[in-house]
Amino acid sequence: MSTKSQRIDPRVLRTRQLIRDAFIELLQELELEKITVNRIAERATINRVTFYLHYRDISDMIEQLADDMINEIHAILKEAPDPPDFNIEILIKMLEHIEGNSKFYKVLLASKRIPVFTERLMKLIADFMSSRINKLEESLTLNVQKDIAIWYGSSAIIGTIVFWLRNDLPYKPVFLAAQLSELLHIPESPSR
Amino acid sequence: MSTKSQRIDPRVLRTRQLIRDAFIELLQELELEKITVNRIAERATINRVTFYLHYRDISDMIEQLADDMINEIHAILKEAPDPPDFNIEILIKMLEHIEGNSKFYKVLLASKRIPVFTERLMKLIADFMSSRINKLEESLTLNVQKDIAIWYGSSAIIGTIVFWLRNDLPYKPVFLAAQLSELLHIPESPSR
DNA sequence: CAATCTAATAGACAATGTGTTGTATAATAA
DNA sequence: TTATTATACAACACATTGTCTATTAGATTG
Repeated sequence: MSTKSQRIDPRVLRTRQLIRDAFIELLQELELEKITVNRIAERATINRVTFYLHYRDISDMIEQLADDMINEIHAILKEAPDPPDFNIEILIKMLEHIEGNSKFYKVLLASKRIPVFTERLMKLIADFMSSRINKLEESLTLNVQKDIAIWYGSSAIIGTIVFWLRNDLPYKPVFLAAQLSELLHIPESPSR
Repeated sequence: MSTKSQRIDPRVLRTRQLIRDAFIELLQELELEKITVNRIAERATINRVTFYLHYRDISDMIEQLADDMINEIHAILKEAPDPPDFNIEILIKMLEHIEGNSKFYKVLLASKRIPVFTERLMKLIADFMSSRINKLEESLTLNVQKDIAIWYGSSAIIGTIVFWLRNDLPYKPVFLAAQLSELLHIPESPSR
């Protein structure tokens, strides 16, 4: 198959990158509601109208930015063995990806500002967990509804990552992954 | 002590209620960004200027609405025994309060729209959990950082409630409380 | 009840932001 | 070459914001 559709005008890439950088910069300075197309265009040193050639409005732009990043996480999760599980390698890769794009994730996921992105990520994790829970079910003595366990687990993972970002990544991905792994696999602890 | 400061002009109460109801209505129909002071005033059948007599802007209004509801949850948590714990009674009371105000919580907490409120609630729960975790620590064989356990647990609780709201409260508070209780108290399960 | 607060309303204003239109230029693709 | 696309700029109509002044309506107190 041809790579034709992937070859994008370098000016487009440049403009989108300028818009994206400007937006992330502004998010670190202003509330989302204060961010206007005017300001983005000014910061990105592009014409305001140019913005509208790429995005319908700011919400549309955010959705597209979210798309890109969600796809990257999705690619990581797809590497999981079958049946999928949050083994520690997957967790580490995911956390390392977030660490590598921390500026982006800090504002879009953790800065109390962009629910759209959080939702997408949550759904991705929840779907992934769904199959995991299925597998666990047999060996589990807990009397917990499957859906509630998924709600609980996926919220816990995303939430932990959010706190991690807000606290400026105080732990290495490898360490946090190990901790998450312990919390996730409801452990068969000694009878105490 | 006198009740003087609590006696509020009934016209003020009426107006605030009208604004609040109009806002929650609009949130069910429109994205937050599309909600303007104009529309709120129109829906609330008040003069636009009257809005500014009560709130600086829409963000300010949201913050004040959040304040009120957070205080109610706070009151419930304060009833907890000392040391505070997420015993099942507290969980039930909290879920029943949310069920009773589900229209409000659905849009402000669960509709992917108002991060401010979610943040406040998260902090409240996290603080509450903090003392709980301290208590658990002794009996716990897990090798997990205290702060990470708090991140994990409080995110899990809020997140579960959010899913519960989004799915139109498919479980009774008593049942969900029991499930949450099982998930929270990392169980000493049989050796399997 | 009457006097007096105070909330709410009405109308207007400047400043800012939005989204569209028309025209033009340069780069890319067929 | 020709068609398409990205970008730029100016101008426009319109909506929204936040503030102002003057007036009306409602609530409280003596």
